[in-house]
Amino acid sequence: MAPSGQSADHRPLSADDWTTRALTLLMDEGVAAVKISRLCSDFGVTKGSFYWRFDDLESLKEAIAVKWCAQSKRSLEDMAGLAALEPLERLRAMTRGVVNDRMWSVQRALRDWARSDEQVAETLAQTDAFMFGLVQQTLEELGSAPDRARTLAGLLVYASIGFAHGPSGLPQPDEGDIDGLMRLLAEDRGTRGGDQPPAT
Amino acid sequence: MAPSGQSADHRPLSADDWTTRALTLLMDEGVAAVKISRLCSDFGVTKGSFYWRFDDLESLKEAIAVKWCAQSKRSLEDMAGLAALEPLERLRAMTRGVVNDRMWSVQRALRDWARSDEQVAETLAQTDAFMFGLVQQTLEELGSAPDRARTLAGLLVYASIGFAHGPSGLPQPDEGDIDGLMRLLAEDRGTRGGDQPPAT
DNA sequence: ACCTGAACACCGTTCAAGT
DNA sequence: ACCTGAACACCGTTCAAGT
Repeated sequence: MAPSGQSADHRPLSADDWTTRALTLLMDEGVAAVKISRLCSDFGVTKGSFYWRFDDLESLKEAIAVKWCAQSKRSLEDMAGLAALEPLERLRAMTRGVVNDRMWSVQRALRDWARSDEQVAETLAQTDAFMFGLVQQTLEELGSAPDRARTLAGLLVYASIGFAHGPSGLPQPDEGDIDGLMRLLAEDRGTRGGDQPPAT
Repeated sequence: MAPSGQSADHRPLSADDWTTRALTLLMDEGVAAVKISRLCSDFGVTKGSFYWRFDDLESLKEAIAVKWCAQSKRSLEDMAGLAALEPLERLRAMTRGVVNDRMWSVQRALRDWARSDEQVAETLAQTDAFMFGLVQQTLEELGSAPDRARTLAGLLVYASIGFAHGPSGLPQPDEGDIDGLMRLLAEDRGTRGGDQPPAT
């Protein structure tokens, strides 16, 4: 039988090998699949092999968090980098990205782990703060006064987190809802400083 | 030594005894404390005793969900029952309730369980829908057009869920932020039907 | 009807021993 | 340096047997 690809030969497994495989499992099969025993059987090694690279499961989770947050930040930067688009379109792109992203399971797992792991918590916190900054800034470009931009951005970011956590009976927003949201944000335009709000 | 209260004598444990104790544990010590072995040692019985009342852990979780959602719905009704207050004050009360409630750990656990348990999911969904309805209705009383009320209510409810899931680097809203939010909602007044929006 | 006791499966963790 | 193998602790689940 031909070698099945993976580690049919026995070159050593790096820490990144473990982390990459774990993240893949997390995305494909959910948090329940992220188990040391599962990883070992995937790689065809025994558990001692895992413990050579990591202190325990927690360390692996921290590594997963770092890897995923880096990826996530990069894709957010890409969206924001579309500075060519006018602010409202950028917001719409981000919203759509949040709504139909299938990365939720990862985000949920990370927030869960963050509650018992300071490292994971901090990694996630940075990503959250980054996103908050992007949204706030975009809203200000849109014409919202700084105060309102801050409140609205908080609302939007928290909503996106909540959205990742509840298929629970709430209406799943469709394109129309996104339009409604954008209209709502757009109307905020002109609330800044001394400008006159257009009366329609 | 005097009998320590609990089940020093051996009257049978009802299903509700198990559920009540489990919910208490969930609130006091978090989801990690909700274990069959822990409950048994608390009650001073063996595991077989648990399996006489429940099929498995899942069944217990479903029972916990039902119990907690009923409680939660009741306290929401109390808030909404303050119809004496004007709508904005009702919203403020709900917001404050959501923000400093220490029932988050319960809510998080339930949403987690809901992902692998249809029963829990449905129980939670009803509670969510109930809350959504309350907020939407209150916003309409406040003067928002139905469309906007729907979008805004969705945003608010999702934000409250997200809020329960992320101490993560986002600014924790203080009284000032709540004021800002209320001002934002209040300005929505008069957007209804053919009315003229007041130009300040 | 309600519970004990002993067994089992599964998973994380440790560690001496191998190459 | 990198991994095996066997052991252990912990937890959920089952089931025959007790009262």
